[in-house]
Amino acid sequence: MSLDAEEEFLKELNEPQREGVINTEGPTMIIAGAGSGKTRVLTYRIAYLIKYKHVDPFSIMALTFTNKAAREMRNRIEKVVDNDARNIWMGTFHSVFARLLRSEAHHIGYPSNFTIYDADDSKSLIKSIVKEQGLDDKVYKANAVFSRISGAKNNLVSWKDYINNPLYQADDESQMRPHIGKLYQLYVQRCFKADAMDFDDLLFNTNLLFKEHPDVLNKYQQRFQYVLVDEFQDTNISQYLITKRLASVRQNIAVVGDDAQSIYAFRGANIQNILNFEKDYPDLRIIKLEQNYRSTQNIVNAANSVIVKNKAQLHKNVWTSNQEGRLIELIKAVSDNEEGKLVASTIFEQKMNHQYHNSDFAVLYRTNSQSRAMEEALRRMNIKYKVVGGLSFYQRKEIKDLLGYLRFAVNQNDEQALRRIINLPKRGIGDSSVDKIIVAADEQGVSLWEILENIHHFVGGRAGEAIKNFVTMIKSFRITMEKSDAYDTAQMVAKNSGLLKELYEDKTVEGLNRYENVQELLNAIKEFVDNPETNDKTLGAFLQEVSLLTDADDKNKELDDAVTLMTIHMAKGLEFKNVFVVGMEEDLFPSQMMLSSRADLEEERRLFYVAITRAEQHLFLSYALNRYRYGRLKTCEPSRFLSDIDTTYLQVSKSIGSHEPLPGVQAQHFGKRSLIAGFPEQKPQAPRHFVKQTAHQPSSDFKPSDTSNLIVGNRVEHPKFGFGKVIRMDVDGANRKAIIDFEQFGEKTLLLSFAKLRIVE
DNA sequence: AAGGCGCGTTTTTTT
DNA sequence: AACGCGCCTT
Repeated sequence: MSLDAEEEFLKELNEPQREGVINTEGPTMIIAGAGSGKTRVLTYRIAYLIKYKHVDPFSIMALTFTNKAAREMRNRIEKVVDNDARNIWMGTFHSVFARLLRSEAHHIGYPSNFTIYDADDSKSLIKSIVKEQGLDDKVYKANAVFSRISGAKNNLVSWKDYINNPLYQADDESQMRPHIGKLYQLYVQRCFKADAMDFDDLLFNTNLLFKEHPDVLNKYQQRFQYVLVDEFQDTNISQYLITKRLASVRQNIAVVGDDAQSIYAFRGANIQNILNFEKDYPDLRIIKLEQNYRSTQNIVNAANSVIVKNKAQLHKNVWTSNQEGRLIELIKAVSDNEEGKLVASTIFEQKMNHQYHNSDFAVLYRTNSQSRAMEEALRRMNIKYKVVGGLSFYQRKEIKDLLGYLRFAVNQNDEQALRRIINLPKRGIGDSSVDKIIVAADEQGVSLWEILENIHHFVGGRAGEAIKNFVTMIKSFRITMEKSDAYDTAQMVAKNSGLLKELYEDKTVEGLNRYENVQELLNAIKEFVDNPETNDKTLGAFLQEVSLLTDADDKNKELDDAVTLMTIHMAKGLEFKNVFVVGMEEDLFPSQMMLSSRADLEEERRLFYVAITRAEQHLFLSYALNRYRYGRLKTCEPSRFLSDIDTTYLQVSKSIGSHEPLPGVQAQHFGKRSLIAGFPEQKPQAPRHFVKQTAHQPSSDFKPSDTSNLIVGNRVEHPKFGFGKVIRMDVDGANRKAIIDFEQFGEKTLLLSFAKLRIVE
């Protein structure tokens, strides 16, 4: 080993980066500001381990947040080390531990061909459990129940712990949902019976495995001598504990993250992990990366001026020696559609004046639904774009249908897959027959498949006959599967199930599309099988990969020169020369949901920080004065986040925006709006309609009244807004509305179908 | 069992 | 506006 070569290797790094690379032993935490070369440190660290510390790639585990990040890192490492980086265990927490569980799950009672339930599977399972329990599905909404269960699992609270924990119980009772614990238990048992794990189970069960089988844990502790974690700020307790257990012998754990970019608390991510880390590893080496290489001074400074408004943060001083750059531009539009037009025309201008490519632009928004207006405008101007996220390929019905068949061929206990495919295409097996099967399996204490194989005992007549044929068909799939690879099996299944035929006969535009999509899925399977890096070419291996795939992983989308449209969450870890952050309006960003349900303004602000710091050269912020939301046109106020930005870094774009009233919008709004014309010179004012968490404690005898006879003049109480008086009633299509003047919050329009009102007099 | 119609609900972010 | 669910009819 030549020392010169090593110096050569390290010469591209600044001092703290270098520290982060060469101190390979012992616990290390790298706090990396936005754009400070965090991924670079991680890749160099791994390459350095292999090349200069002669560590076997086989004993390195690197955990990333997305599959894409893992792929990129692997490519970069391969460029540096000639040694093949293929043996590094690198991927998302979910994919890495799914892989581990495939070989070890038998210790905890799961077979190795277990299915992975996606969020849709989980929710529909919850729906059926709620129904079976005779509970009200309006009270026990699948989303709410699921997120409660998910939260518990991410905190490593088992269903038994949950039921025995008075805090959880009290919480649920105060929400009028005392049976969530029971539902949690039934849900877990049903998943287990179906040989299925949901996303959270992959982590929960890994923890369980490590806890209950020290010998297994020990095996992996010996193997993985170096553990690295990217995006540490977005890990949850469950993930943290896995890494802690794995690294507890060697203590060679390196985590990289930025507390200012923690945006997944809603999914259980916990900044507390960063603090715990210091406690868990007393001799921790902390390295701070503070020099930003990505953005202009104006952008870095503006971002700093935003993030200091947060109280909860570690001290950090992000700076840059890049040039000052242009001011951030604020674009105001009259409507969401006009916002789209302005963004599109600005992109056009920038391209003309500065020789940019389409791929130098990104449009970031808070919610997926905002992409529509943007797409339309870009299409009109003939600017190529791609939407990342939203409805992904693998969420399409026809794709899930075929995958359902494949899943069931692999695992006959997969209840959700069975429900999806048993009568598809229609073969005369209705819901009542399916229910009979499930009840029978439950009563007999056997698997669904055993009932299906002996169906003549349970369902007779035409349906029974149809089921018999179905079973024969599935058996033929299994025989093919055992002697063929994933592609041949999938093709045979697509043909013999009748799915392909049904789609082929549908000559509508959508039908044609669907047919092509299925063909595309088959192509993807072919690609999977043909890929020389695929060791395991079975159907099961393909399904596992697919179930953990995200839309950001779609390779087809990386080729073209196109403007990128995506949510800010999806933009994490990416950078673009020009960035538009659109929809900078109160209630949209920061999201109304976030504020009223979780009261976490700071997480929203960190999200804004992430958005700003994606930009390398030029940042544009835009808002619309009117926007279609929930199918209605609504007037909006500019986001409070705009006034967080120090105005020295900001300029209002020359009065772009037509300021013509929209059809159907009363002119009165624009009178008020003209106040904002001078924004941001005007002092920021306290937002008026912001519902604080401490808003109102409903009276102890609060009981919602029947609002069908609500009249003008009634005095009412609302559990959140307090007392008020009905000043107007309105009918809008199917909805009855009441305009109520609340003592604390002023006028509000309530949809009576949603409003919980107590009529006081 | 299957398909149609009308009503009611829902819109935050994702592995 | 878009979707899903339940009920009703065939």
